[in-house]
Amino acid sequence: MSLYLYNTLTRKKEIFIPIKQNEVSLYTCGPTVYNYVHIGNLRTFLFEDILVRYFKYKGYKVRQIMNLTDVDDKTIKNSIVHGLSLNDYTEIYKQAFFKDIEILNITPAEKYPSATDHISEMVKMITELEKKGLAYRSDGSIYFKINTFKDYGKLAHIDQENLRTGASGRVSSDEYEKENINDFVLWKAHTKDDGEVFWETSLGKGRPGWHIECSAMSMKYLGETFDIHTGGVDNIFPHHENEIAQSEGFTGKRFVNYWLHSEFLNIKGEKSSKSKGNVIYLKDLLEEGFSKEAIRFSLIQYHYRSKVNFSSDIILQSSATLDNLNHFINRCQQITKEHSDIHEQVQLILNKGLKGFEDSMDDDLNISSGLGSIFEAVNELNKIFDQLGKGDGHSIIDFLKQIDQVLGVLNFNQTILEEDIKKYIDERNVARKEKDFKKADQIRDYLKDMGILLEDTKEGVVWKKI
RNA sequence: GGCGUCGUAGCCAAGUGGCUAAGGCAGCGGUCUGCAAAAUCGCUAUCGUGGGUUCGACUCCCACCGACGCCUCCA
Repeated sequence: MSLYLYNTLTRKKEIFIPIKQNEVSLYTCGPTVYNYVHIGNLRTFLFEDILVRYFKYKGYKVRQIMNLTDVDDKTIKNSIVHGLSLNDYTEIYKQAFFKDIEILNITPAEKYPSATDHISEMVKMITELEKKGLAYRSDGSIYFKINTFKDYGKLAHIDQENLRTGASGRVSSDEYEKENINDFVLWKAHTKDDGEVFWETSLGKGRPGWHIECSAMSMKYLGETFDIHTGGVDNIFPHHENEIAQSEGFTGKRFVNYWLHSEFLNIKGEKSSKSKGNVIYLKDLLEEGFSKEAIRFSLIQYHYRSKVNFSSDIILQSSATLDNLNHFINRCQQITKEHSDIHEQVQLILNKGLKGFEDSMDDDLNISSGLGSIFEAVNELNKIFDQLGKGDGHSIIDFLKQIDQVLGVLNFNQTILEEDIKKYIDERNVARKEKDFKKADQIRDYLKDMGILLEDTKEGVVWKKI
């Protein structure tokens, strides 16, 4: 079945048709490396991960580019405060970012270009925009003139009239040079606040504005028109709107076919953002003892266009859900029965589960509904678990491994049985046969202390690590 | 002021103009078990409020209440 994605540009679910068959070109707005990324940032990166993983699951080749914004007001300000060069300062947070996404099992992008490595590409673009009359100089800075771009506002669905009234009273004092309040800066003339951070270019001494990096780098690595551009909803305006204006102004071509935006993660009902101070970092959650899988699962299990009200409760619930699923895997791996009379029935259940999952995911990545199909399959399999044979167990594991290509949270390596543990289990079985339950319980408690939980089932003893 | 999203059980969360409103977590009761655990069965929702359209709405329309967001750096 075809994949449908909600396109912010049209406010509709649209069937996804890539420019090149079976290939996806994807640009995902990355972090500004002035601090650690917080849990809200990570939600967006995880949404993008699910998108990438699902494309790969469906057999697409994915080329994903994620930028690192390593020059802007905040990176400059913080580096000066800490007495470090801009590069030394941002390098700390680039590495921290890579570590965080690795912990959360996020598939790496093909490339993570940094803004500061692409100054010449940006200069070239700005020069051309100026030549075309879409930009103007003022006090050494260069601004994009939005009223030269007739489609300005098409992404955010804001018209230029509303922009003017909406922005009244919010003019910051250093922006008086602009002809129009919503014109945005392409190149910022150097000021003393920027310290040592500047580039001497044909445009003058200064640094790039924020929006231009994404246009320059996405087009460099993905072409003038590419398939998908993503980010958080807060990027819709002005960031992505401005990207469209400068990119389409520059090329005269359509910039991006599909714009996808993930909703916010709220904390105590409010948007989590560094400026509000209500931020949670990954390391906080790990220090509280939550597993990285539970954290990942708690952030991916909701639809990406729904707001999530984040709390430790949702990680606890996710953790319990994952434990149950992993335990199911464990039991499937320990099936001892050789033959099965119900193999066809099992296949039917698995096929239905897989179809349910795919149909849901095809519908704009409706993962909550997709998970429902998986749990339904697990439930049906549990009902007939006593009758399952080894072959069924393998089929079920294959099914879950397939699903987990997208989810990336399950544990298939739980049952490496050390010999001495096996000895204890045998010893306990003897005790049970002799109805020496006191001794049997002692062994069970002993193993529990060692982190091995035993379960007596009709098909024998099943154990798992806890 | 302009634009927009959302309000489904104790918590989280899908979904649909009309069959029993998915699923997860938690709880209670039963089955199974030497006891547990796991599993399983049962129980827990007049789908924010008030109107309207319709043979029929939780689903469409209007109003209201409430939550949140964008319009300014922000995932």
